[in-house]
Amino acid sequence: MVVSVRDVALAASVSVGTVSNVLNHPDKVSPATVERVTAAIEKLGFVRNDAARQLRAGHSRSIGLVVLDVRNPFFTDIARGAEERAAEARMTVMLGNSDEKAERERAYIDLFEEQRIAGLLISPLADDLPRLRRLRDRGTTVVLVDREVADESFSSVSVDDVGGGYLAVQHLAAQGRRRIAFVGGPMGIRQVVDRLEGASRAANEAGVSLEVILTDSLSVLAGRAAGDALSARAPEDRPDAVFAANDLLAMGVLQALMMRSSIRVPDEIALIGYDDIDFAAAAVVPLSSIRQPAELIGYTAVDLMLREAGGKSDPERVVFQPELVVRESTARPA
Amino acid sequence: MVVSVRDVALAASVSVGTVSNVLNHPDKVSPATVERVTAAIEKLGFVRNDAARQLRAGHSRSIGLVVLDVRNPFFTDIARGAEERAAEARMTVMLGNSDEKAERERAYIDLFEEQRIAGLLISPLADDLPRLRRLRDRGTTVVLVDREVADESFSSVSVDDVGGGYLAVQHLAAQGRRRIAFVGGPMGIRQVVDRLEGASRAANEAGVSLEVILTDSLSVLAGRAAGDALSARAPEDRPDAVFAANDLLAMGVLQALMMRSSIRVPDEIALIGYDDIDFAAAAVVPLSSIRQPAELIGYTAVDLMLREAGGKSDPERVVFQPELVVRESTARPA
DNA sequence: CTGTTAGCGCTTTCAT
DNA sequence: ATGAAAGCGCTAACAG
Repeated sequence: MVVSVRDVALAASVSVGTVSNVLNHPDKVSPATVERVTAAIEKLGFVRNDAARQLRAGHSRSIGLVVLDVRNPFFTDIARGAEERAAEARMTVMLGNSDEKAERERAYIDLFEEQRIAGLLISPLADDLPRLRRLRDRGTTVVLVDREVADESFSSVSVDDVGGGYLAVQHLAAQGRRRIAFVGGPMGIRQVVDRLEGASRAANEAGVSLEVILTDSLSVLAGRAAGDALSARAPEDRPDAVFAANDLLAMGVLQALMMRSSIRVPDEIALIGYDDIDFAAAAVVPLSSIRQPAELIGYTAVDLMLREAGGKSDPERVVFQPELVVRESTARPA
Repeated sequence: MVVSVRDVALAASVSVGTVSNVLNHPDKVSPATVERVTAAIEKLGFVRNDAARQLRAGHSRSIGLVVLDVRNPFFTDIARGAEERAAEARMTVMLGNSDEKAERERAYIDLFEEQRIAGLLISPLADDLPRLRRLRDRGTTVVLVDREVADESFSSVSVDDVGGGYLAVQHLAAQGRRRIAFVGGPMGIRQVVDRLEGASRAANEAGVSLEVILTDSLSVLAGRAAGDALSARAPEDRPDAVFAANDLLAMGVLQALMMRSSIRVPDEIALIGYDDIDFAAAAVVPLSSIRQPAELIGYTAVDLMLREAGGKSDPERVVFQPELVVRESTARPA
């Protein structure tokens, strides 16, 4: 019941080579033969075995994408952008979710390596550079997503996270906030560290205080825990503004502040997030945020990969600039 | 620069067959040899070529999952559940996003078929049963996700959408609402039709009116458009409650009502969504919704697939019951 | 334009 | 316990 090129060739009274040609180079075959072979394929329900194709051809038409968290709309937006560019090149994107776990990240890299993917796009958790170098040495183009790395030999598409952190805290200070808390973590994630660095710089310049409330992930749940911790403090010990390392955290903080206790945002505590996901605008209190061009990042990442793999260019590093989006959650207190 | 089993065999002074055995059946090889081969693998940086493995073995260790919309947290939650169960079986899940487009759905099914995936989990858009049957006839187990189908020979994991729609409108009517609007579409999506059917039934029983506002997708954007259309009406022509076919639509409606015009929810219009995604609770007005056990659905789908593929059982159909979650958006007007 | 043929890298009998 | 050898299904020379 398993139909192979051989069966198709038989049914169409041609050789297997010709069948392969109508599959891969139809221009090299006479229209009449194409017709006949196509009909046989249809009739027999032949579907090409990609493992065999790939083994022979030596390369795959899939691109691997490893993200930190599939549940974060920022990353699914990146995935959509990547898919779009891949589709233009008649390739596909396979999505792996590391869930912020180094072990799962490693597992996906290895899996993709076994599959000899055409290229790897990765938003790396740790800097497992040796593993990435090995991949590259094998001929797989690696593009770092949402992340630059000291080693300039990797292409990367990133957003200036230090600049974004700076924007956020500068804005809070400009709204008259003096005691700012940075909510984020773990510090193993570069984006978090960079945003904190930018935040510190802005805090110093503005002469406002910045405390750090560490979270163990960048999720709504972790945000809720941080918000609860904040609510549990005596009012005079609370900050008057929170900068959350991403919108998921910010939404969690918001939920905790407004629902569990009844601290008002922005009157008592102003709140700003990061990523500007679609849901930010629809939050209980519409959330100020730092916008990153997620789809464009994904699109560009595939584009760089394709160019580098095509030998058309050397590794390139693209850096986008983030943008402050002001909404109600950081309004000046009445 | 490409390391194969042959190179490893050479380096370890054994035959390729032995290398293969330490890879796949280490118990059949003496510990000392295993040691030697492993060392060689490590030293040479050998990574097995999965295309070759699969070609020879005849099957893959990947499970394909096709969802309607990766940007909908409901589906990424399903994906997480599926991944979890797959990992237990040392398999992986490849995620395909049909984006509610029949053409992309077909493309992914074909792609997965070419890859000879071990099983297909699909939340089908249209009923492309012939294509799914062909897949199954080739030996690939197909499990329908979030969807039952007349053909009982397919396993499926679904949630009672008719029941869910019923719950939603019954609740609205119980809160005293008389003019209800169902916002959803396109009608090519079964879930939408079923939820509408349940809604109609409840509306009839309660003696309230139900109008349908058709959308062209189940996204925040489409919801916003529907909300704008509602706002544009004279107040006396507006419904006093909206049941949105999913939470994304509901969030869009909410944004349009509250931000573009200033129709108050729930005072002027009550609003209930579907799926109970994490963001629903954090909306401007916390959103009532119909909860579905998303991760469990994904987990169960892989489980059914594995059981059926293992020949351990016949096709099975699991149906979960949805659950009403009441929040502020459907409170009785003051 | 079409047919023949040699592998791609691996797993798996079957001997030894 | 290990080695030798036969393909899995397909593509890409190369010949005709």
